[in-house]
Amino acid sequence: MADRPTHGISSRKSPRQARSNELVNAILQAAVQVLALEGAQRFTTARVAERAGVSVGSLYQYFPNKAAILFRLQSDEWRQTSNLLGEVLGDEARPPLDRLRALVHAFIRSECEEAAVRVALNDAAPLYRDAPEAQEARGAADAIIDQFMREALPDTTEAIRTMAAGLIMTTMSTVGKEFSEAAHDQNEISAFADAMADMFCAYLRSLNSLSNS
Amino acid sequence: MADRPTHGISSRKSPRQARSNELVNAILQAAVQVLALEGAQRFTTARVAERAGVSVGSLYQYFPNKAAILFRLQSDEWRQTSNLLGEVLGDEARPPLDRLRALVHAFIRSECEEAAVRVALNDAAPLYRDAPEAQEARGAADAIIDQFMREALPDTTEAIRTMAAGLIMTTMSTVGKEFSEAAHDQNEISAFADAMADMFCAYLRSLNSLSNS
Amino acid sequence: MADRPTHGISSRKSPRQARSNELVNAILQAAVQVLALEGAQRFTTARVAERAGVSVGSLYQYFPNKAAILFRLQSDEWRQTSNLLGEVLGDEARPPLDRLRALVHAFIRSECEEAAVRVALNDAAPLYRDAPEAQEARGAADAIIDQFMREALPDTTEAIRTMAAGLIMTTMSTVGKEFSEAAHDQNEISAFADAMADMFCAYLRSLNSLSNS
Amino acid sequence: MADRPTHGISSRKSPRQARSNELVNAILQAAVQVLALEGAQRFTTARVAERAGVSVGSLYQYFPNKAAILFRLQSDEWRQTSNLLGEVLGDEARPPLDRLRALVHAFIRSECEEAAVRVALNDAAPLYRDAPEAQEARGAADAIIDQFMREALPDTTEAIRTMAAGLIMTTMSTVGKEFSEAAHDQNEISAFADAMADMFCAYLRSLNSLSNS
DNA sequence: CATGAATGAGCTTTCATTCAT
DNA sequence: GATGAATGAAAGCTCATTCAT
Repeated sequence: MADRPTHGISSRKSPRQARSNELVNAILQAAVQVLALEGAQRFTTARVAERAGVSVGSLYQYFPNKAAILFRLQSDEWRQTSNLLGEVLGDEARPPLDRLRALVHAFIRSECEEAAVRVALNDAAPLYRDAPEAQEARGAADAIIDQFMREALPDTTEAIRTMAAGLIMTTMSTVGKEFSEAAHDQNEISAFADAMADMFCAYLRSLNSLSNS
Repeated sequence: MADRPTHGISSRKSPRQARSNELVNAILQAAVQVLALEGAQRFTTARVAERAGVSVGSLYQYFPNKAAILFRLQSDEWRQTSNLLGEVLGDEARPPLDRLRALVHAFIRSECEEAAVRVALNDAAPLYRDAPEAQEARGAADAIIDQFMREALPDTTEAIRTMAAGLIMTTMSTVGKEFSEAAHDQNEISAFADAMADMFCAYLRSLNSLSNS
Repeated sequence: MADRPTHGISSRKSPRQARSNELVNAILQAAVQVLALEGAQRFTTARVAERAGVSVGSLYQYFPNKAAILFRLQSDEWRQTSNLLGEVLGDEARPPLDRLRALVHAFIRSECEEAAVRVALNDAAPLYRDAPEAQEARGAADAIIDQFMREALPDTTEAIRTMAAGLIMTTMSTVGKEFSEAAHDQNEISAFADAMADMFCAYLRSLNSLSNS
Repeated sequence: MADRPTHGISSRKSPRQARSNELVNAILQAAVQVLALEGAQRFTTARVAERAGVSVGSLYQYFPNKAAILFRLQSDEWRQTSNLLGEVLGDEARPPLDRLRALVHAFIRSECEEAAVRVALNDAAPLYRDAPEAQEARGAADAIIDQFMREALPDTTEAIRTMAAGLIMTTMSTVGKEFSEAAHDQNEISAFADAMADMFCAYLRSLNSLSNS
């Protein structure tokens, strides 16, 4: 969620940037807390600033408006998900359906963490959904998915592959969100992920056998 | 969407009730229009009242607060969906998977009608979601689904049936909503519904063959 | 400045309109006071509402925004000036130049009354100047002026008449405003108005003798 | 508009002063641009500093507050006008009324250049108008005008001369400002200046013939 | 001297709900 | 029952000025 550097070396920023980054992070963390504790309805710039221990003015020095904060949180989540996709689906050593099952498990699990924030962030979607950046940000993971689907559905037409990819990803994402809205223990999470993976695998197998017959 | 009477006989209400019903309907229709035309953000009691040709005071005579109007709209949708489930899934003359496919088609199609309202209503969900009535209302269709699943999965354990039922219904509902947020023509809608039905059928078939082996 | 009734009979308004009118007047009077006492800089909706003994919400029920209040004040002034023009310039019994002198006196005198408000209103002009209504409102007096100029300059071309009309009116208006910004006693006011009238009369006489030679 | 040096000799300033002057000029030019491009409403110290390529802190080193920048711009304009007065009215070789006509033309023309800045500067007048320096600055041109009026009105009383001087100068200044607020081409400008000059000349001639009769 | 991050009071506007008529 | 004027808290955002670095 935070602004993880990841890069080993050359992470040293000038004091100015470092300070700025700290503040941005403080604001983002405060935003997460406000979302989790107060909900989207009560997510106000004043509350975020107060929780971040910062003046409203400072907040507006780093984010042009309220929507930008929310969008940033969402972006970070999308990036996180993209990374997950890359790591799990890209592991060509494992059979495709195994990777898909692993992805579903990892995704559902991560959705269930910080569920309150995610629900609230979802509630606030109308505020940032129409931003132009929101459109492009989403497409980052497409290449990974496309490559995976070629492995999983080697013989189908592109149209079928694209449709299946969209359906599976949308299902995982929206159903995962819905599922995470209620509280669940680890066993329930695991069972639910297995069921979803079962569905996806059955679907992909059926598409394969269709094109092989 | 409106408050369809349905009642064959015994529709005779006192003039007072009739008037009341008219007003409630006027308000609900106005609410739908405000949602569609202005969005959840600008959905205000004043705007609804004005569009309904009614004073705010009257509005508050029939609905305790803004959330109640939204909740009522949502309830009507749920009831509509329940009816659809009953009609389509309950037709025991057809093979279960055929009925499921028909349901998916009908549902996706209906989701794509009045998409603007549905999106806006969804955006407003935080306002009515926590209402106590919201919890119970949802369960209306459970019996129908349960009965259907018994036919579709005759030999599986109850746990598996329940999980599959939930998964399929949640998928249809949430993925349908997501799909309806973008504009689609009839061909796209049909193709998408087919793909989703394919997935469900493959899943159910796999569960059946599992328990038969 | 206020919403003078003037009308002898049939002034009875419905209680609703009467109440509404009272409030509008209260707000306008409060606005005048805030302008006079605090200046354009500190002219805020909150201050106006407070001084009017009204909530901000009520203020916004009668005026769509802050600019509308200012524009209304300005309009009232324009209407007042139009009336003055009609009364003084339209008196065809007197020689044209006498009427012009009388107008200048009356105008300068009225400008010097409530000078503080006028200055402040002028300072606030950027806030309402661009309103589309502001353009049309101004033209109300044009017909009166045109008619007068035809009497004062019977033999000149229309181009010259139009130019002279614009120049004289603009001068009276802007120079009057400038003059009223400093405090003046009645003698100074009268002397200044005489000088301005002298200038206008000399100008008009010279145009007439030009076209008669 | 800028801080023209003019200095023939003795322009050698210490490096510090030179640097300081550069900065002040950069700020003033930036201020002009901000006024012209954004208007008085959006004239902020931050915007001026950014456009000047200077930090806000530096800006505040050279100007005690926002008003001081505006006042400086206005002063420069006044000085410019004073120079114009001196050059045009002081040319004793030409008949007085010729000089006056020339002045009017030059003044109106200059008002119409950079009209956007002038309008914006005028809008911002409330911010600097009350500064104590503003009062004295204005009087610079008085001597020139007085001398000119003695030539133009050789036989009138001082009271009449003073009144006429004030009236003419105020008219030229305020009517010129008003005129410049709308766009005009060269022909319109010239015709308007001629009309104004006609008015002034007719006025002065009438005053002369009055005192000669 | 230069910087520009930080401040926080202050602004305009909206809206759910009430209640006197 | 019906009305809609009145309320006022609350929101998002700006900006002149300061001061630690």
